[in-house]
Amino acid sequence: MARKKAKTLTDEKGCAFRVVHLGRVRKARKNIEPEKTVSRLALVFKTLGDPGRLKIVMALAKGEMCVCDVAAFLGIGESAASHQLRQLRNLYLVKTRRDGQVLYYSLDDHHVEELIKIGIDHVNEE
Amino acid sequence: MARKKAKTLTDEKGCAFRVVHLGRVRKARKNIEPEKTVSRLALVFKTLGDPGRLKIVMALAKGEMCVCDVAAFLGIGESAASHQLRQLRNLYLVKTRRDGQVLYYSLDDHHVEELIKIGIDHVNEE
DNA sequence: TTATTATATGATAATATATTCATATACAGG
DNA sequence: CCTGTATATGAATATATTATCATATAATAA
Repeated sequence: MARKKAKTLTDEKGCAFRVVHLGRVRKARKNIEPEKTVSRLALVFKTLGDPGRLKIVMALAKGEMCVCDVAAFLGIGESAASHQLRQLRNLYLVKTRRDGQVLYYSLDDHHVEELIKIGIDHVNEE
Repeated sequence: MARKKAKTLTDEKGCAFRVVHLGRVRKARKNIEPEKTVSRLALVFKTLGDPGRLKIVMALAKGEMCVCDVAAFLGIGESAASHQLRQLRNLYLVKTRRDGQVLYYSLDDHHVEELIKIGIDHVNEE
């Protein structure tokens, strides 16, 4: 049987690559989401991809906590906790509410909980 | 008005932390998923948290591709593509099918697509 | 205003991750 | 079985990320 032979594809910068299925590569390149969407989404996943931050989010799903609560919960310093919380807040994964000197953190929207739920289903499947 | 004053909580290793809401921290510690689940889930998110791997997964959602297709699609070397695909496969995010010399990669289960869909909803919301 | 508590931030050192290069394995055809 | 093609893997370098420390800001009370 005659099998596919490698072809080459040239990208915007003039670099050539061996490809077996030119059509699939072209289609994939055409159908991909905008670079901005992809990079933002990757950042969201990456941010949830640290055990500490993930635990924070899972804990906040049960109720709001302040910075030092989070630090005590994880067993890390308050400065480290603040750094992690800032990352989560930058991506709108958590939001804050101030009561006097204390900043209470909680989940920003329902998407986060859904992501975690589906993720748990995945890892518990095997 | 009398506001909450900081208390201290001591963990298994004897380290003390300042906490404002002792009950919340204890509850969070009790309700957290098993360490194994959390670390696996974090690894899944982290693995999807790289723009290159995320693009691979999004492309495979439209149809299977071989290693050199993936490399051409991303504009990286085939070795690098193989390293990335291995990570995705280790977490059962993608699976392979061999046809002669060519290994075709495709998504392993529906969870991945759901994760990406919800994630896109999140980043497109603001 | 000054002191105190809560949180944030910048710089740095330690750690982790990705790509590259060289090499190794797997398969098909002659 | 020998050659070429497809993919995998190990080691090394380059890059990125985290925690820590010192310091800065914000809010409250005295």
